[in-house]
Amino acid sequence: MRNSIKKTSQITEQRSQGRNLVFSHIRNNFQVARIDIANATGMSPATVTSITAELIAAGLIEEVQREVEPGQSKRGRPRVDLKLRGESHIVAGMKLTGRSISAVVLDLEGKQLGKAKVPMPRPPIDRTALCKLIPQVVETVSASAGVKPEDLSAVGIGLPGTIQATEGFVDWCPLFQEQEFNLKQLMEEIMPMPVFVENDANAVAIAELWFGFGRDVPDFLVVTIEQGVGLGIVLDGEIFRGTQGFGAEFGHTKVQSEGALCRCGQRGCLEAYVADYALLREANLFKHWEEGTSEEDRLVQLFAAAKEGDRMAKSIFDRASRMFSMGLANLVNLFDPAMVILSGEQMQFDYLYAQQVFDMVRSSTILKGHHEPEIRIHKWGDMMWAKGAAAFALEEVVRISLDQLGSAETSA
Amino acid sequence: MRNSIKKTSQITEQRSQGRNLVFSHIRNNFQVARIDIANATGMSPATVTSITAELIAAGLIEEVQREVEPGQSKRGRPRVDLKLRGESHIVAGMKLTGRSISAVVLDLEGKQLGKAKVPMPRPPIDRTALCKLIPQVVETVSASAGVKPEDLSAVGIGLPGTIQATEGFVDWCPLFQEQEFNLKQLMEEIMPMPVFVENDANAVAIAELWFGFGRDVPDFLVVTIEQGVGLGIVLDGEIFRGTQGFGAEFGHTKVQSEGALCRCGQRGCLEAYVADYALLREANLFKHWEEGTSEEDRLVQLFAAAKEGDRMAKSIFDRASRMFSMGLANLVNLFDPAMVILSGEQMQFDYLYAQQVFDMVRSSTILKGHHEPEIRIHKWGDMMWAKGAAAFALEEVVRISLDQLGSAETSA
DNA sequence: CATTTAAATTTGAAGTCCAAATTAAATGGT
DNA sequence: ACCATTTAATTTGGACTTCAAATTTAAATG
Repeated sequence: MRNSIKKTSQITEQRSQGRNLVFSHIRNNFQVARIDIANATGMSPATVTSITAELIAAGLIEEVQREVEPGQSKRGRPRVDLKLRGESHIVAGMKLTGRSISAVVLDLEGKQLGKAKVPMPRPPIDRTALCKLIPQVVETVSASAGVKPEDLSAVGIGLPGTIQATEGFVDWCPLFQEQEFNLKQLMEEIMPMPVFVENDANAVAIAELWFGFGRDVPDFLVVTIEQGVGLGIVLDGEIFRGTQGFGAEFGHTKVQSEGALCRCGQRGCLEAYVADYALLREANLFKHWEEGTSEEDRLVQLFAAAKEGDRMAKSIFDRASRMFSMGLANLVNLFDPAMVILSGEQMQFDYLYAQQVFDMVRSSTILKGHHEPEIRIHKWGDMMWAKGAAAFALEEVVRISLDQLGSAETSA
Repeated sequence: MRNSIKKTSQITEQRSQGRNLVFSHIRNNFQVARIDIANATGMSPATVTSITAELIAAGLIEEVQREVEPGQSKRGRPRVDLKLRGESHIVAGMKLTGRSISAVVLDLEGKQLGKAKVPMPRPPIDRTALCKLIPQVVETVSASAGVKPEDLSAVGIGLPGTIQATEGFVDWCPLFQEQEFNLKQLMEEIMPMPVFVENDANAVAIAELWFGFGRDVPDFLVVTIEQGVGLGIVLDGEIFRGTQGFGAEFGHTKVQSEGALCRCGQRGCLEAYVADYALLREANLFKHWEEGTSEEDRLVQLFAAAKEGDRMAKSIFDRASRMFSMGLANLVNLFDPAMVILSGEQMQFDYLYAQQVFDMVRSSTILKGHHEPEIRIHKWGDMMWAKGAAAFALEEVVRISLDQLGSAETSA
């Protein structure tokens, strides 16, 4: 009945690519029959049968009966759809910011099984604190999902800063006291499951690829704006991290020679014009805040003022959106992406997601055979960042699963 | 004695990759023994034997006796080196500018067999003129190399502008009257050999990869400065043209919001600060040229003035180099390249290749795990651009040869 | 209920890679 | 001179893969 799985040990690169291709095709299409996979990927039906049998045996995918509207059914053997098997892996993902840690539990299909948000101690925090805090968050969010931490296939952590994701190494993170240490290793010593660490914007890009607008498109850019400016570059279905692993520093591309001072110490960085601190820095020149107003509230007030026509406030946002357009146009000129996704949780400050910005980008990019990039806005809701981290964890878990597939086979 | 070549017809992707890997390893190392190829690529010696036998049978490579200094010789069967077989393909490459067409004939090993330089009619020129001009240049340069045009395996053409290299389609080129036409097709109708068309900066990047500083490095950026600013991005040994084929528009990345007017119609483009026309545009404000002074001579005078301390002239170059640094820093921040090559023919105006520029780039890039990009200057001499076009032609010819390898076999 | 249609699987052939065995071609020691 | 030793290259044989073609499976149709 089923293709007998051989106890192989020697997997070829070719087979590995095939598995990845089939898996991601199923993921991107929710449900799809083997014959469609064959047609879409160019593989022969025989090969698709063989690979899907492996994936089913590994528990990563499962067959589902296709829904057929009455009267729509055709002759011939009916197609049997395949879909990801959600239960096969559940992971937690969390995002660290200076204010809080948000976390979710997702299954392989992207279903959110639980979430949590806990306050973050004021940065910079040290390793000891991290070692208490992160396991605690894992506990909490697992509980909210009704699972035990041991049931998690992995934990993903999203961070601002420069991260070597393959190593789990933190080169620099604004939240931490110490720098240059292996966070993955540290966490795996005190927790039972694999831990994966990634830059927060890259993690969101992976979430777009797995569960967002990137499902249909293999190449796109994801830009995130929050306290800083983040960029994730997806080329051919994979995160591009620069040729040495430290690229995509969009927030620190220069938009002004000898420009505004950035917290990185350089001048003229995009971040120094559009990040929260950059806006407030200028607002402080003319705005008087009530004692104890939070940064977030100040921003809200500033934005409200601009909307009401306050010229000083408006000028701040105008400049920010001009600079943002410029940075975005440079990305478009260099990467010629088919799609740019502006991803955010709430995007309450919509000056950066306005028609005006898109128009500026369009007028600042070279005509490209008449195809302009599609700029899409993706409002994820409050758990975007945590979902990104979880998506990264899923990707790593699946990557490892697929690679190990033939080496030690469980009976079906 | 020799591995018998099967008359196959069904070549796998895997084999094709293997061939490419072996071929480029031989090319990058001039001469190398099979065992070294196996060690360097991770392939088994058996596979290397098999692939190199194919390449030898196809005439692309050949065995050479290794030079052994007396006394240096070791025990064991001596290694037999392999190298590219120059005679197997000779190609012509030409570069079109508004002033002239320069052309070379190269063999597969990169040896220059001939060269020519002919005047270009004043742009814009039309298709009819092209159809006369280009075959004429091919004739001339072939003659200079002592070969007939029919002996050329291909002709490569390098152009400024936006080109779809895979199609040979010119989307936009400042030299031509008509736009959006298939130059490759047009030329192949009137000439007997395959024609390949590529953006000039990309072509130079391929020349760096095949015969220049890129031999040892699979990922690097090539920046060219001439009348405009060009960029070639090499990722993993291949030109990155953007996800839709129109990326790498470095000259039109923005370095100033609402900045100087560029000939592309936009404002603030890098080109509008560093290209020849941009420098002269400002110089015209205070410099009085003799009647009939050529653009090139004006530039020489301007540069001399700056060197002598003329404040106005100096200010022009200062700004240009500041803007150039900024653009370069943005590339470094986005791509994190291990190497940036500044390629030029003469580089007489060395303000853009100065320590000052490198320092600015360094201070405008995010710390990257302590590894900064190596910035190298490559002074090619007068045929750089034409060699680039020829290198592109070689790459295409070899790509096609390797792909077709098993499908129709000639007897050894 | 036989026929038709279409999906999925099985079969068999051809291609590929690699470990291991074999062959080739030198040096070194006696 | 001759044989052991060393190293490179090739050949052999086994394990995998992919795919075309044949076969099986599972429906709709008349």
